[in-house]
Amino acid sequence: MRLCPHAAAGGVRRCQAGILRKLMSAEAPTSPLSELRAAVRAAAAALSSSAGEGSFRLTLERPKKAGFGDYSTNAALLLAPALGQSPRAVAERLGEDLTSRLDGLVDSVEVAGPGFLNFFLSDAWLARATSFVLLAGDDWGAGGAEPAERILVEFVSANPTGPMHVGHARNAAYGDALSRLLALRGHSVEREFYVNDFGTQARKLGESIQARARGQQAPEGGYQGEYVAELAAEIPRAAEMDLDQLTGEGIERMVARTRASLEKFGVAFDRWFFEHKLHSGTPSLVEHAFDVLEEQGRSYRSEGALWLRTSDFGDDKDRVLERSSGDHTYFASDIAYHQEKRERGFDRLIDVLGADHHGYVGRMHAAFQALGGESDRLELLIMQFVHLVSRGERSSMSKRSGHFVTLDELIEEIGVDAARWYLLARSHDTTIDLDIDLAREQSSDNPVYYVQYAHARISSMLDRLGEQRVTQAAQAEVPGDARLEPSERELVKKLLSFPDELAEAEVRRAPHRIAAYALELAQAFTAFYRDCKVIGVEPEEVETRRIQLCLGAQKTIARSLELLGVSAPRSM
RNA sequence: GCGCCUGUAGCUCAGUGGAUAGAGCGCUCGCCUCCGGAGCGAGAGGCCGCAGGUUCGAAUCCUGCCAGGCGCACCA
Repeated sequence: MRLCPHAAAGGVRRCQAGILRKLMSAEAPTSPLSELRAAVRAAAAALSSSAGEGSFRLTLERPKKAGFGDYSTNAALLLAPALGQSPRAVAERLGEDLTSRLDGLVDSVEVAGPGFLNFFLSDAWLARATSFVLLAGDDWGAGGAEPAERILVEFVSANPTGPMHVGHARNAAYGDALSRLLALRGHSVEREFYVNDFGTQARKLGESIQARARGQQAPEGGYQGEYVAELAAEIPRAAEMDLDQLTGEGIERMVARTRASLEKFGVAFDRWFFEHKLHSGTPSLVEHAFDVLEEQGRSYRSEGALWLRTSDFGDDKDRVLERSSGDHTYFASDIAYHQEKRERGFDRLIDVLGADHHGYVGRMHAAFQALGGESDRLELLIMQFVHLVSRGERSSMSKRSGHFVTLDELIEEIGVDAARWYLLARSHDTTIDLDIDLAREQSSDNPVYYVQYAHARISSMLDRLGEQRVTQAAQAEVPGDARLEPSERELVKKLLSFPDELAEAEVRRAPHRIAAYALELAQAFTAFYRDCKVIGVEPEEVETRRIQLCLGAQKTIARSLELLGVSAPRSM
């Protein structure tokens, strides 16, 4: 945590470190809310030392109705059965205790409904909480992962035999946003793309290019898009080149195209892992994986093939690793790849897969355990499909039918920011219907612009105020007798919920929550902007406080958008 | 047949045990002497797929059913 700037500046004014230390006293100093939570927990413990810690989960949440206070807890409802008292009676006792524990921080604590405790926070608490956001600096919202792990996120991993389409784009946007989120939460994250450059499909690409270069029909099951013709023209002597060499050239160029498309989309990888590396060397990584499985006693020979006993780990049936023909199955490559990942020493492996691979989840988990891994160290996240819709008709993406929208086209039609928002605003386990014509028409209605606009508007206001005034306001101490307008209070609370939103998004692997949060935050800011004049408002302390609110909102919006890979423009 | 995902406002979707279920878009009606109107306010619009169950409390958990998507290879 960054030091209080007053201390660094050697200022004579009393620094806010005192109140901050108090606010941060809870075990997870990610937000001033930690203190409230800790107080509730302490009061609950005092009431029932025996009522098992952690046998229930008490919550501190923002009630929907304004009349129910700023925050509320269900602690009394959860404690009542253990204490053998009515929830309301428990709530009364908890409330009394908390009123004294939180002296000066809350205006009142009320018992309501079946036994909820509602907290009405003091304006002073809210005003100082805003300062906390600013003082946190780059640490705002960062950290909190428990425990922090070394995580490998493998995503996209599209076959390099065709262009990236919007389904891959969804996977890319999701994997990228998830990686950013995990990193901000304190994990050490590496991103990897697995390139299927080995086997039948890769060879079909080579054959297709060669056929094209010779002016022949594409082979059975081959590829025939425009890109095949481009490759045939690009690669010198494609018509007569050795097929293996041509395949290699073709794959290399397709990977370059894929990389370029993804880069344009704002997605970068730490490593591109090529499948052919699993099959080279002695012993190859595949053979090595077979050895490991044999040592673990999980493989056997039958009917001339090598089998893996995945049924030991809940799979429906055992799976073939090496066919009776001597060829390795695709599954064998995947196992070797996962073993290779394990040996690199990650605490957790995450694979982001398309919905068409979900049948593979059970057997991969089984294989992972067969290798000696713990099942919960491997996460296979399934992305549901993007369906294309045109004139009301729905169709799956298919190159043959022409129902195909590439990532490049999507970016060209609606831009990176709108595209990423569109793909990330929905949960990964719901299918998306994309009508590209409609998306183009409506792209200016994309909520992403509303969020960006709020950011640009704040930037404009701060520019108008001038750097000197803004810097001074950022460091100023807010007087304890502040009186906040309702929309100011709402904005502060929305800002403070940022770390919790991130924690929730991380645990659920749900970056779409950040999009929802960003929109709500922009709305809270816009309401504040509507109700509260900032520039030139009297007295000066009020202007100062509101500048702080603007800064906090600007920073939090920017950070939310950054997690989604969306730009936060200073003007638009 | 078996498995996974989904079913919430006209449309696209949030909301995985709490109080009167939300947002965006669309629709209706208001609002541009005011820090950026890509905006603001008000309103209409819901058997939360259906039926049971669990409990103080269920859109949320359990069971069954219905509908849609996707899988169930010694294919890749």
